[in-house]
Amino acid sequence: MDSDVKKISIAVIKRLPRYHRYLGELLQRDVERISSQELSRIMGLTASQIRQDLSNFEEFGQQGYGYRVRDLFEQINKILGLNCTYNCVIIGAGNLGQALANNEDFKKRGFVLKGMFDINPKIVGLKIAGVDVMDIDNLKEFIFTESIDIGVICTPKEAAPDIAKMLCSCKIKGIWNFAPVDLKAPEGVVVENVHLTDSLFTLSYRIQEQKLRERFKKGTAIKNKR
Amino acid sequence: MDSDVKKISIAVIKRLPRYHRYLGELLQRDVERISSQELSRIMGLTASQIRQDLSNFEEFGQQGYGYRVRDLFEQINKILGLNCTYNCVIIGAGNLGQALANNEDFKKRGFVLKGMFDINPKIVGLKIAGVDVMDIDNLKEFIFTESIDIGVICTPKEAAPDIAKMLCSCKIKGIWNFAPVDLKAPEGVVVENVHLTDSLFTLSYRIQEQKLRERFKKGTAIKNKR
DNA sequence: TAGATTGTTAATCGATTAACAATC
DNA sequence: TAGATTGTTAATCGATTAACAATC
Repeated sequence: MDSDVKKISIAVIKRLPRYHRYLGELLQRDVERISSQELSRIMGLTASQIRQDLSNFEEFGQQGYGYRVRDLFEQINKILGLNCTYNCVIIGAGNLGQALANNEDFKKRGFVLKGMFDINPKIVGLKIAGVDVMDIDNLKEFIFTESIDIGVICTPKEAAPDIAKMLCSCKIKGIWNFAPVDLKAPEGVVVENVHLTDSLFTLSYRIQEQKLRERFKKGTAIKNKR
Repeated sequence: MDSDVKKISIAVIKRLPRYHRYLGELLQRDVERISSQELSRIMGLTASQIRQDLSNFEEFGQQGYGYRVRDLFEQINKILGLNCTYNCVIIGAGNLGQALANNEDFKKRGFVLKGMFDINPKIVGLKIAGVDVMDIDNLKEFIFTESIDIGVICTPKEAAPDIAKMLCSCKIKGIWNFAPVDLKAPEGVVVENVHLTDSLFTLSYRIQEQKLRERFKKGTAIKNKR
């Protein structure tokens, strides 16, 4: 009747970080309790969905009262695996790699950057965000000696699949991929592909759609029957 | 019977950039035609879904033959609004802002960076990716004189909502937001929130889930009935 | 013509919303 | 106790998959 077995749907999982974020903010503002209704208003969901989502886990709420913000936050924190620490490396120490290395938010949540790797001799040897940039030849050994959990791929797309293969062969736990390819990994290794370009294209789609709508409103639309 | 009216579902829209990406690769490899079945194999979708998705637009395919890769690519390119040029500014010229500024992929697709803005006097005055970093006080005017379409927000989360408001008041068309808040905009302005942190948390969720599964397999799982 | 593959309709599956009994 | 709000069951909605007639 519990956890191990029931598979949480991807739709729910993708909402969890959002709950985490909003609850974190409420916590900072010293809000003690919140009802699904109130939270739904803030987050722009239905109260029903929130209750449905949360009921995937243990019983978090209290009838007639709502949810204790602190408890709920901490439960979701744990569900997301944020009560652990993850040792990370970044492969590809270019602009994006450096940007991620310098992001304090990740460190704060337990993602500890242990090293960075590149092939460019101009970059290798530098220290970025307090961490050495090493030659990629040393990656394999480093993963073992430093017990790396997560590899962040910030290389050009051509290099990414090989890097991913190498990471998997080292039994890394997860890959966070920023190269514009859909990386695959064998069972046991989790991959999260980011695809900034896809996000930008979605934006441009909607801008264009918006333009059409406005033109339509103004009545200047030419019915483009084919 | 056509475009203007029918609303394309968000699920389909989010897949379009992926089609675009895969078709672009096929095009580069000089593949001339592809069937929904073949494409489904490559992309890891069902053939049925591909046909269903594409049938939202014009008739792209040819019965008994499949799809002409070049045609389909160009159609999707157009649907995504990538046959236009967008003038962009980046607000917040820190690490991430700089990384995006230096990304060649965006420029290649018609997203032209016109200027960058910051409040940090140490950064203002620099030139990044061939573009001036200006003081944020000049943002408003710049948007008008340079007909900016898209504002990319790379500021800390505290500054982001005010920046967004300002952009909206300038009648910008779209906002691409990297600050960890869900920005809202009035009708007419399109917002795409990226949330890298959410993506990372999803990864850590799945790593943790994977760990549980493995422990379970090995039979060491303690049934945690409540 | 026969074979292949589309576009589309119908069936299924999953996710969201509504409703309400349980209970704090 | 009365009021509030949960967790859960049932109803609805939307998205994916299957099937197949249309047709290149």
